[in-house]
Amino acid sequence: MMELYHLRTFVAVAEERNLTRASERLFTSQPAISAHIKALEETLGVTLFDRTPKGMRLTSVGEDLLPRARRALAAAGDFVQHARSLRHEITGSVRIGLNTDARFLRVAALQTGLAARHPHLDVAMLGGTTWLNLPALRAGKLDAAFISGTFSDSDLTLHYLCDEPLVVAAPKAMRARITDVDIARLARLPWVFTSPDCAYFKVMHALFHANGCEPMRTLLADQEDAMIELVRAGVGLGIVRAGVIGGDADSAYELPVPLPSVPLQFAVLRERAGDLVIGALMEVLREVWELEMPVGVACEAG
Amino acid sequence: MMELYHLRTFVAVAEERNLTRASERLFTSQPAISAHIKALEETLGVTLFDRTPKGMRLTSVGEDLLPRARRALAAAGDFVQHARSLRHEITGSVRIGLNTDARFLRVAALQTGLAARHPHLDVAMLGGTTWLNLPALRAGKLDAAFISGTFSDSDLTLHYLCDEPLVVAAPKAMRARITDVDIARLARLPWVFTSPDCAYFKVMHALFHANGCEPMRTLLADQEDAMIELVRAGVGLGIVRAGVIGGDADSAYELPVPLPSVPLQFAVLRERAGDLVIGALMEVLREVWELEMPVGVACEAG
DNA sequence: CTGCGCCATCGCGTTTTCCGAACCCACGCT
DNA sequence: AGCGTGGGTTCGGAAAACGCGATGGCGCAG
Repeated sequence: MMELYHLRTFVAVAEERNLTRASERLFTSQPAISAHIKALEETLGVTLFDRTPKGMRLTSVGEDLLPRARRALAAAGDFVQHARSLRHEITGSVRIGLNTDARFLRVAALQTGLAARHPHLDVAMLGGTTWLNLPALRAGKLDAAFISGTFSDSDLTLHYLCDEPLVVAAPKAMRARITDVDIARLARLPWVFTSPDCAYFKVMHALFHANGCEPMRTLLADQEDAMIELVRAGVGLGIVRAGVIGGDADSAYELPVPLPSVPLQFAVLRERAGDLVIGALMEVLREVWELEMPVGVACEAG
Repeated sequence: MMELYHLRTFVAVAEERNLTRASERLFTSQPAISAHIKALEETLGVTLFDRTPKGMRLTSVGEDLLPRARRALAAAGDFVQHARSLRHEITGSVRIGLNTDARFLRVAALQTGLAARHPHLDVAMLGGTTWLNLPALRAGKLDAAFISGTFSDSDLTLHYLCDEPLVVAAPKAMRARITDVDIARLARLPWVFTSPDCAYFKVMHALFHANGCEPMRTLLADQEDAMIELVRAGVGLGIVRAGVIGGDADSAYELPVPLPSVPLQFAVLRERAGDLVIGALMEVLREVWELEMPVGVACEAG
């Protein structure tokens, strides 16, 4: 079976017209070169060179074949060259856990930024919630995740992205029963709860606790869009990010209850902070969210 | 060093997405395939496949490299395919000895015919004389030769081409001394001789011998064009082919002495009559000289 | 939890490859 | 004429590469 070294030898001999020089060029011995040519001629069934006392002279069929041998070698060279150029590219895959509305998280910009800079990085954006993402991150099912709220967890490095201002959303159908924004009165209306682990839950809890009352619980929704739909449908009041509801056409509206903000953060496992893939991810994330400070983790050279 | 079998294995595995199937396709074992991929990845410094429990899945860099691998294989395939197509072509070289004027021998037509049918046959037309060509033929310095005259030599096969009508050429400067064409009178004029081996010499010798006289010898010319020039220069009379001299502008003219013709023949060594190269040569020669009979030597299949 | 399909690894035998030495041949020099 | 030089080829043994069967680990389905 013909191999590349046959072709390499063929063009070397054709160019040097001398086995010894060709063997020096190829860092091997002269009998080896002779054997290559012999084997090549045998497998092709063709005589490539005339053996003269002055050296090797291409026959006309050798002359005819030489450019094709060069082409084949060039194609093979192009293959390895391209491979080498890909060698130090960021490669592999990242799975990013989302915790809320994809547009708010600017995942489109993140995706395009990653694709442009690192075309060989497979990116997966997986929907979820803050409290689904955290264990998934620790279990290695996610490489990074958006989370809402603050946590003191030495396993994770958190990157603050922005504050999420919250509001109380109410269905317009309940407007008749909401005469003012007295907290105790609101507590007697039905509420759509979030998971008790959710930062929003803590905000809600703090609101009522400060006023010495407990809200009425209807049901639980751990996805923001589910929550919004339930409020719109008139099931009850809920806490959502400011700006996601409202307007004349919407069947829900924001109540002017002052609420604290919750920080949106980006979490990665601390032990993976030096990872090249994570580094690339963070770099693009910083651009997308216009964060000034580069995270103080040096990339290790590959 | 990367070799073609690495690439062959690469595309086979990429297409089968399964080492075992790829190994069957390539008529080898699964561990061998595994090693090929491993070695290729190592020399390139990139990961080509994701190893999954369901098989081998191309990474995105593998995906990127695959078409280039295909191109390289295609180029190598083109090389061997072209070589194989050249496999049964007539190849090598023929050295043909000329014995007289190239135009008369139709060497241009012979050359173009050979070049058109057998582009990889190196043709050499070597000037000479009949009596230089014959020993060169036997010594293997020529593969074929034009000769004038007949010979009984069992080593050679001769192919009759045509008759060469001969004439006596005389310089116009001697016209005053040539009152008639009486042979005995002509014998007393100076003559340019040919080599004693030459057929022309025999013709001349026979001419005078029949008339019981000897021509006067000036010098010897064994090339026809030299002979003609000497005659034109007024050195003496000579025997040349009819039609090569004459006309108002020429300083030589033909004497009306009746002379026998000499056959022009094409000689090859009998032991080489079955040679493919000689066969190809004879075939074209027959066309050029419009010989009807194919020479009764069957070509042996290669 | 057992069986199946997949890939990676490990020795071992065999084939290929390579090398140095010796050889043949043509040419040029003495 | 003899001989040295430079070219390619051939030869035998050592070394490397290669391929194979067996084995192992792993995920998944029944």
